[in-house]
Amino acid sequence: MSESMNLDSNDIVGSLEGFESLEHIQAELGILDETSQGNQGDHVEVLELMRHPIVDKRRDGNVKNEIIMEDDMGDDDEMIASRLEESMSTHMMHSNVSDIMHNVMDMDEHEVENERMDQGSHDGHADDLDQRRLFSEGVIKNEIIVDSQVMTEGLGDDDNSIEAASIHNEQILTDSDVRYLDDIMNDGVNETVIEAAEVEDQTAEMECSFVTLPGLPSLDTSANTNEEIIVADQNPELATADRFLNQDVVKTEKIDDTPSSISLTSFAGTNLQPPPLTLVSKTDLQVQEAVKSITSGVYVVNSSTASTALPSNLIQSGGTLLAPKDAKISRVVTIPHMEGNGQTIRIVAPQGKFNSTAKAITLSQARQMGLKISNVIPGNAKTVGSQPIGISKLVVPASKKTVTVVKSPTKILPGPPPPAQRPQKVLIRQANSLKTGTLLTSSAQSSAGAHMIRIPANQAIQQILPGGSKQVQYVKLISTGTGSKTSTLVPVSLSKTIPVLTTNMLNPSTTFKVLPVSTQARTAPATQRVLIPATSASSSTPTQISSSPQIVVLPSHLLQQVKKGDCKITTVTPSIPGLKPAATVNGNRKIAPALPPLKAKETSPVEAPAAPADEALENLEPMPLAQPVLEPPAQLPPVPAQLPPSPEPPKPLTVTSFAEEEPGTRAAPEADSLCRRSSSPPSSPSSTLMPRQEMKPADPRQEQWSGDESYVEANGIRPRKPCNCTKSMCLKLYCDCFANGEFCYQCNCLTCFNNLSHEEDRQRAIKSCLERNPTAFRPKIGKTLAGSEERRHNRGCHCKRSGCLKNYCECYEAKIPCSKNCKCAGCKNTDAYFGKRGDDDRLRSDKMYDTSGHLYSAACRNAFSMLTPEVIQATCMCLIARAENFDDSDKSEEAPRLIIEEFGHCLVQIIDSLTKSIPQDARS
DNA sequence: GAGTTTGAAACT
DNA sequence: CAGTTTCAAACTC
Repeated sequence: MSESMNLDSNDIVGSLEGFESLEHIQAELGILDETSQGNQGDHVEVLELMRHPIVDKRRDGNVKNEIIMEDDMGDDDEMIASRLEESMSTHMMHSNVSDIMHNVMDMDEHEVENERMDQGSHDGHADDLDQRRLFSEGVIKNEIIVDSQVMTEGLGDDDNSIEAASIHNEQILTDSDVRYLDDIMNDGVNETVIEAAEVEDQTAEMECSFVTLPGLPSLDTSANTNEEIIVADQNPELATADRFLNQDVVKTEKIDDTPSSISLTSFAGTNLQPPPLTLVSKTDLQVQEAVKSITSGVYVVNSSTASTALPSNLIQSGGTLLAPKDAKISRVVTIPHMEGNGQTIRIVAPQGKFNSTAKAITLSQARQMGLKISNVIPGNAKTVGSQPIGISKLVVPASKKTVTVVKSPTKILPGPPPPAQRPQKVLIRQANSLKTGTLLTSSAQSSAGAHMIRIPANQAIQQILPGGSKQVQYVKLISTGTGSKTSTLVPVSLSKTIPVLTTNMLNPSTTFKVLPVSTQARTAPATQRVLIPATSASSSTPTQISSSPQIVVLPSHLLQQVKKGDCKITTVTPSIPGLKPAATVNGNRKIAPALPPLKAKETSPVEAPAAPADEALENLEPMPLAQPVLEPPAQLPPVPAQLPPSPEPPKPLTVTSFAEEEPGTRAAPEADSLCRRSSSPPSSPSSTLMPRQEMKPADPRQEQWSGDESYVEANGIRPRKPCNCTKSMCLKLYCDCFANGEFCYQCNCLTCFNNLSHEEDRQRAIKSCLERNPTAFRPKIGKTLAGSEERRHNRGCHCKRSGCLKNYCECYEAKIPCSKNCKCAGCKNTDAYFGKRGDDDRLRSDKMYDTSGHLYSAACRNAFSMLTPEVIQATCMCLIARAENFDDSDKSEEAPRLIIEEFGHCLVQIIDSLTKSIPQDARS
């Protein structure tokens, strides 16, 4: 039952099963002569209703002829009954089952009673007579009227799930009814239960071209089609028939729950006659064709052709489809398993029109098909009960080529930033071609004033991008102008417009050559390269609160140019209210100070006088930003004098050695690692140099998280614990990643929206969280007093059963005693007890120890925490960038030295950033 | 690995 | 604000 019980009486419930058997029995009983093929679905519906546990209770045989009274019902039962009643009473439609029941009711009541008496221990598996008798037992005090307007659809893990049904008034289903119907079903094909997903009545429109699904020749939008489409997957190669057939469950979505819906429930309360339902037979070639089409990722059943049936294997797998026979009604079926991480867009018919088609496509498919999606209602626009399932519904008239996007009513868009702050962007546009070597011309300034470089973002771009990832990739833009040839690494998300840190080499008239760039930055000579953080900002909502790009590492030669004013480096100023725009240097924008780790603000052992940027931050509500590993100083770090270019290569430093060489030199906040209930590694402020999810190793989860909380990698970093969210889409505070302000990366979550691909949803979720609790993203663990080393849980725990001695308790998990903030019951996590905690606790503590058991200093720990893989990768990319600048003649002689020198610069930047992030008085 | 317990977050 | 539900992590078997 579970989720399915959230459905209301108008929900569509659909099922298909036992049809052949039903036919057989009908024929033998001779009471269904008038049964038309088109009505058979109604029978099945009723049969399906009987599968409900309410009915099952009496299927046991222990209770004969029992009338289900409300008093006997559990809550769920009552609800179902209520729904049955609602639905049934609404529509007294003519149906076969109704006829059946009427026929039965015509039987002599005494005869029925006698048969009841005789029945005894009838086991319910009977010959025809028994079946008839059983059926007769089903005489019900009132009519059973199948609401043929209710199609049954469902989703469930067990075969007894049922989602909606109808019982008319005191409609009572006796066990014999159940058995009879159950017998029929048992004789039939395998049962499939589908869940009807409740769809919020939330209408959005999208600008789109009408979709022609690839590989779907029958989808003629002008045709009077009754199509059901299963968009198997946004990943075509995964959309195989096998995959579909292996689905345990097929989720059939209700088209709409409003009168404008084209679902059968649209007939409710109207004079319209719902179309008869048609069950499919096993012989229809069209179905077979449809099955074939599964391999192309789309499954279509044109149900206007009657008597089509799914192959048994498909039925077995859950591929049940019901469709009206003659009505011009379409429905959309999506397979939840195949929705992957993508959103599903459903394009359904307009209000009151039944000759429209309904289609479901994934967001990525929509994009691939040329839909311009300016705004998408968040994935939770569609919910099952209160549980969002990550599907957006977009309703467009089938005939309308383009419509205007209607913004989510809750979306509050701050005004655009002043022109001086507007980021330069790479606008990813759908286009037909982008091949290696494509020349791109940065357009004139857009209407918004931002420089735009239009890069087609379709499959072609994937082709040129190594790995074909759908995530952000890097494209190298090489200026081909008359000036010095420059190049820029541009993170290209196929679904986003990404603000780009750019230099003056990206002047509006420059033509760029697109070259594929792997993370190894393997191609093309370049004289300059800027590592561009793949930030999460989106141009479609340019003023939304967006993650600030954190410029982590710049190649030293570029830094030198910056210093000399040769190179203008700018960045996207976070358009967060209250954050002051970065000052300018030499008339150019300097690198904006990155947001410091949010948690450091509250958890620094000593609060340093706030720097200007910090002041700005003070005005900010902490936002779950992908946090920087490094904090670029307010001023560009000078090319360090301590690392002059030396003919003698400096001593190679490893990241680890770096961390170990500096212990005790810098204090650093440590409590930030304890801010979440998860005993996750020091919640290392994650770099936004690259979104986490773009750096996936072969088996990242296992690589990154060993499951041992005490595990610390060689570089001193404890791997971040992946989340396992399944229902929250990682957009609620349940998700530790989200709550920590991080993107999910290498997690095990399902339907994760906590990533760049769903930045708008993410920002919306952030906003929602902040509306509920303005301090939602503030660290839970803080100091009791300014300057105090004592950490306390700011909110306190509310444990009741654990005695605050298990990791359920956030205080205990953070290795701090409960405080007055706590409202726990039976707390044993007191100061006194806390002092007695043994060595085992030390191992589980977030404190870090070297191999000798020596406790690393806070500074050292902080250094560890900052040396995330992102930083390391950024460093490596700088080195690669540097190496690519060599002339051939350099490579033999100067290359090693220059690379090492570059490495030194990187380290200096890291150290410098670290230094500036630590209060002065904490460095001693 | 499945099922249960727990408490924070979300919801009503 | 309190009570309930949902959720994901912690825990147990």
